[in-house]
Amino acid sequence: MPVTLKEVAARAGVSRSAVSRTFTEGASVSPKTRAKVEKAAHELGYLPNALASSLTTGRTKLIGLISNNFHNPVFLEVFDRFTRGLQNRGLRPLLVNLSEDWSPDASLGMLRRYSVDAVIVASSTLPADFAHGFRAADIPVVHAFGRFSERPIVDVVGIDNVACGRMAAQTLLARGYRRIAFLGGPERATSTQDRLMGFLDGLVGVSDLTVSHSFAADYSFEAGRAEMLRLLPAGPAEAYFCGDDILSIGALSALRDRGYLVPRDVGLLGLNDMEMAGWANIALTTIRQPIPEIVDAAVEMTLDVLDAPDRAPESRLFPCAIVERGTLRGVRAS
Amino acid sequence: MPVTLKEVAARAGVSRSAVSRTFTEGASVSPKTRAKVEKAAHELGYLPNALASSLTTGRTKLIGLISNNFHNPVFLEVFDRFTRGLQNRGLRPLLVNLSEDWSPDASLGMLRRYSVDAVIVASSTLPADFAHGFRAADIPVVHAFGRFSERPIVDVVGIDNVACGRMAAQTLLARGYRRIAFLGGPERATSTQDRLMGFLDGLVGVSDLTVSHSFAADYSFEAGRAEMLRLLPAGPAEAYFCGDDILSIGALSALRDRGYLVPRDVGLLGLNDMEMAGWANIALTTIRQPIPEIVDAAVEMTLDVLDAPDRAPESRLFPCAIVERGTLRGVRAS
DNA sequence: GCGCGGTTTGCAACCGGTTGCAAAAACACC
DNA sequence: GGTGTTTTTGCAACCGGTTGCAAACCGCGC
Repeated sequence: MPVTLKEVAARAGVSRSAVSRTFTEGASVSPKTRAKVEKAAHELGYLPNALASSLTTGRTKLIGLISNNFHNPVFLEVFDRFTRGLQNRGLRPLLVNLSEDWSPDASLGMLRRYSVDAVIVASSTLPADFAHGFRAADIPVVHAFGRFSERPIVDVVGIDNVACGRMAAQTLLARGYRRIAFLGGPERATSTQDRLMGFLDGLVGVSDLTVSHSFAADYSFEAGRAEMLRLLPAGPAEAYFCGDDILSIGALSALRDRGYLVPRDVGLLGLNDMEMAGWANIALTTIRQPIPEIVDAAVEMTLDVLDAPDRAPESRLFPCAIVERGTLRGVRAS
Repeated sequence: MPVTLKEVAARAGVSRSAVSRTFTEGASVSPKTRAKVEKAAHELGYLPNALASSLTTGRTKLIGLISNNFHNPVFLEVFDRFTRGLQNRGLRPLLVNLSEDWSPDASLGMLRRYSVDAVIVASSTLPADFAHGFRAADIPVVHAFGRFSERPIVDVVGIDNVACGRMAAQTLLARGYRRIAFLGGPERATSTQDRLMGFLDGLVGVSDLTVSHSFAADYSFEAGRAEMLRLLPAGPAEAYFCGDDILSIGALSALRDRGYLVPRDVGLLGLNDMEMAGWANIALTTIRQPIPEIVDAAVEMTLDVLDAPDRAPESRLFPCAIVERGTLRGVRAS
């Protein structure tokens, strides 16, 4: 039903190749034929079929955008930025929602069938071998919010979660908290493991500490709230480092429900600095993860890998920083 | 580089047609050849190329999912449900983010080039003629959260915004509020217009009312907060009907900042019942829009329109209901 | 007018599949 | 075993483009 190249060729009185060439960058067409073709194309409302051309060029410009974080509001910011970044560079995001009813294998198969040029994984909670299938199928992978590695198997861009954990420990210590805890995301997530490791590492050698940790079922408000409600009957710690802002906000809600004032009774430190963390009725003190930079870098790396599919995978880390708001007490002289 | 049908045919010792037929539903292949083909395909790791087959079948199973609401957290729920609904039915969402740097025309062109089978528009803030281009290009459109019409030009699924406005008016009246206001979304949005219309309609004939209205720049926390901050110096109304939960939450933050207690000093009524509205520190009284039902219906309608592209466009509306929480005072005897 | 070099053009094959059609194979029945 | 019917199969053309190659064209200098 749509207009095809053949029809344009007929109307312009030229060969099909001529039409094809007018629409491909850097092909040899005389100004005269180009004009004829463009006129005919315009009159017929012709647009080249990207899928048909992908058959011969081997490029679809489709990028699989895979995530399993559809309950953490920060990912709306992430998707916003990814979709804009990709489409502004001529790439098309094919969105994949990894959920109970949609396994990694199913996604892999589907993305192979659709010949995506590359895949961006936006998640820190996926099994370590998730990317292997794509590599095996020769589909480049860029892992945003993934785990740093000296010899990464795929491109990774994110933050140094261990360093963040250490920073959290120092932040709490500097404020004189001594009974402290880590309220992490899902235990299997590499981000959780690394943040905990850094956190504990940052506390090594400090005396008179009581340290504990526990994990929320996933990165969501409900999970953070539920975990804090579970912890509270035994009495709260003085301060919690939460593995994600959304967990902090859930925990905050639980604390308020049970009559604890933040930061008077309990301190909370988040991680991400999502938009919501700055809302006046939340005002979360948190460690900022530079999401715009991470997403932009992921898009850049995707473009790079399309240019040079065989270049060695790279890890790019961005620094994090404390954002002071209202859920921790002030720094005190030790 | 990937395995093709031809290679499978060679290895299985059959014709290319035979291979094609084993992978197409309802084609005639003997169990014996099917077995041979499946064996060969499995050994080679063959997966049919969906894009190549789309050339002849005329179906890509790609669905454009278009939105411009990447700052309203409720849309994360919407995307979650859309992506799951589509992928569970064998359709692939090609996500389009309509923003300043990506015009409706650009989206139309891109989606035509990629031969999407249909388009789902998830927004209530798009110009009325947005869908026309798709109709002209023979691409079916399903408009979720769109405006009801007796003779719709495209499929529409959503709520009766006028009725919601009326419901809001009655809700506020029943609680004895008499100085009331509508704090709407962007003025150009049909949803805003209809909610205001219904709101005013619901107040007709009631005496001793002071009614006003104003509009936030878009559906976002910041816009709601900014608009309320702008209004407050002149003194607040007794209660506000906000055009969206996210505006309510922004307004709530502004009110608290300025020392107003909700609902003691000012009442707030939202619309949507997004997940966040139920969070303990927000506890927004709101009108629930049945988002899961709307999204599921939109997916169903998409499937329907693929089956029968020429059937007349349809409007489906879902009922809304008040969800009582903590931002309006109780009902009083009049 | 001719020959030269560089552009531009069309032909035809190809990308990875599908499908109408007629021939071949399988089956049923006598 | 022969006949008629149904099922299965391969051929070849097609879907909407791209591209290597050789022929046609162009402008230029002589």
